[in-house]
Amino acid sequence: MSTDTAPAVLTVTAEQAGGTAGELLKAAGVKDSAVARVGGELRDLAHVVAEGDVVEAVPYGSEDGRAVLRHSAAHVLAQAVQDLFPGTRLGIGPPVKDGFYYDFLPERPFTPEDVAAIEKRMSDIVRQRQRFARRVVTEQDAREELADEPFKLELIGLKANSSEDDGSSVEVGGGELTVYDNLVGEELVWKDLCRGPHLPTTRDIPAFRLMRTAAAYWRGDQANPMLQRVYGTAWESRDALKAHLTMLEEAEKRDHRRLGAELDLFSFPDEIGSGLAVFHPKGGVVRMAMEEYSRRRHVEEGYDFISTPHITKGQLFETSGHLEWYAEGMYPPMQLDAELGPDGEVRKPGQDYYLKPMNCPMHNLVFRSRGRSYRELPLRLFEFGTVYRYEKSGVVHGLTRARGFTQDDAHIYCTREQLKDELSSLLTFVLGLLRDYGLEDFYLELSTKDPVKYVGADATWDEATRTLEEVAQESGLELVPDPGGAAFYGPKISVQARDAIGRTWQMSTIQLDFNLPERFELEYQAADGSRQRPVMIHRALFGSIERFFAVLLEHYAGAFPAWLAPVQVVGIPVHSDYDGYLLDIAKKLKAQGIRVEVDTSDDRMQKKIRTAQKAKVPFMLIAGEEDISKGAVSFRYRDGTQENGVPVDEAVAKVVQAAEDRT
RNA sequence: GCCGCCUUAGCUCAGUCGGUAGAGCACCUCACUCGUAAUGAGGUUGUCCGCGGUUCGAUUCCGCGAGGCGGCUCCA
Repeated sequence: MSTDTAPAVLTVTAEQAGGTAGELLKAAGVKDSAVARVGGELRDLAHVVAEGDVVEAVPYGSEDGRAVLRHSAAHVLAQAVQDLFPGTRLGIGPPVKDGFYYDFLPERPFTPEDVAAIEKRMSDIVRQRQRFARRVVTEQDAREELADEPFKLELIGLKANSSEDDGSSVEVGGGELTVYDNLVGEELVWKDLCRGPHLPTTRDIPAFRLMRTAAAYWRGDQANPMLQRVYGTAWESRDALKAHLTMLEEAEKRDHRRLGAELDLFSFPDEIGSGLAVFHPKGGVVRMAMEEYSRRRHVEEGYDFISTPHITKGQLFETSGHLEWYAEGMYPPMQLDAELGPDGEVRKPGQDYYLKPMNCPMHNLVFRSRGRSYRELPLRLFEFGTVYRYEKSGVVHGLTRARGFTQDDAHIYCTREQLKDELSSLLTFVLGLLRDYGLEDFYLELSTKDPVKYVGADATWDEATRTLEEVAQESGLELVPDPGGAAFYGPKISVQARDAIGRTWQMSTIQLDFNLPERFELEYQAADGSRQRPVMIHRALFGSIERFFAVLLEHYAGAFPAWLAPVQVVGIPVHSDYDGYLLDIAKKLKAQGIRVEVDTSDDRMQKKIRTAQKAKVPFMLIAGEEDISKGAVSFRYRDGTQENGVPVDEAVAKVVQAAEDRT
């Protein structure tokens, strides 16, 4: 993505001291530098350097360079908004992944027309070549200058303990308070409390575009007022901007919600409810193929298959603690079996039944159903377990965030001594399985203890975390730390996968649990006859089948590999006289378990090819007089290439082979 | 849940400044029987998301609700 190439590094000589970083870089022939890194800190090009300072160029296309140009673009956005809508109060405006935003408290929400006008005004500001000038101010001065900006005043008050989390550090993060003035000539046209650094002038912003408006809570807190956020994207060149917009278009084209409808895979009927999918025959068969292969692999890896109900009495989730902590994420209970007297008095209290939001408590009951021996461990209990979570209405999103979904869930019970080997083979299994489904590019994330919110002994955490880390490192994959990201009951590794267009998805999670074995009093008898508590590992490889389905659908842009494709082969007769010939071939394919259809409609052949092509069918077998006379077919691939005169048995074998090879 | 936008045929979308609607694709019928991404002609299809209000009259205006989209917050 970024265009980092060894940037120029200079050391300031006595003669150069007193000049600016920009002059220095210019004299050295460096053109591509958004700002300068001086002694490790990012500084404006106007920063005055001292003898001995080490000055490094920061190319526009580097990560830091992009952040700076995006931050400058955010300032231009804020200025444009205040030009057009005087009285609008400023929130914050940091750079973010792929762009920037600025939060506002306007007198009324922005309309799409407003956004177009703001963007146009921004272009004007860019053309004016306004200079970004840094000015150190005292807190007292800052408060006076920004008396009309209540949010900025709040930030000044927070200066001492600003954090990266809420973006406020871009305003007041440095050691001193600074204001950036926008100057046309020497005339002050706008200013903003800002830590900087910035590009030299607005004209130096190479390419930007406003994307959308949305709402956001002030400083990310639900309890705070809702501001209007305007999102933009900005890049080091017009080409880079264009490439980004093209990528977004591509992402939209392969959006699983759109492909799901286009390819007739699944839908979300209003009558059923938000976040609850139905899979149509074509989606159903893909799902079946996914599940079948997963089952086969789990059998090979020594898992035992179990099955548990969708509902349970509330007691189970009291034992597990879910009702205590996550009740608002669960569907409310069904009250059953209460008996009322004639006056409505309770004669017999009822029971609360809940839809399960997780499978683990039930798996624990299977473990606990009889005494367990160390000889049985590791015990690996697997199920495609369907769970229901009452996701808040605003977060439901296609198959990736649904209210009902099926996890490929397993719980592994083992001894502490077995933990390392078990985790190690598990990670190998996970990565291998994901590769079999066509994902290739991974990195790992290690979520470690939240120093405040956790259960279990520190020593246990340390040991387990170290084990996870060792296992992760042995995989050879990049390992990204996620400090404090663990659940309260144990550390975890998650596998992140990059898809065909470079987006990352959290896939599998491997999670240790120090809590549930205690709560369920899980025990096994050890070799010495003592009763021991097993270690518990939660793991889901797909996460949920629905979500994995969506990821694969987007990864492949609907063009599933042959083994997963809902229809693997379409027979296309050149003329209806040849329907029978292809139907016979289809019979042979079906006998080998291939999903095949023959297009016997009275469309023309060209139309049939188009139809099959749009359905993204991997193989087309075309037959006309020429082929039949040779006992052959014309074998067309989804990419448009074709082999003519392929003997029928050979064609069948090719298809069967492709399906078996999972290509 | 919060803010904003949206909801018209199976799909994508026009349209009605308040007088109950249309295109393309899909689907159906007929004709065509054709060699590599759309043969032609004809036809069917709508509680204009639901409920209430205003009105002589509401798909259109207002209110409430449901669902969707984009964010925020959340994601055990």
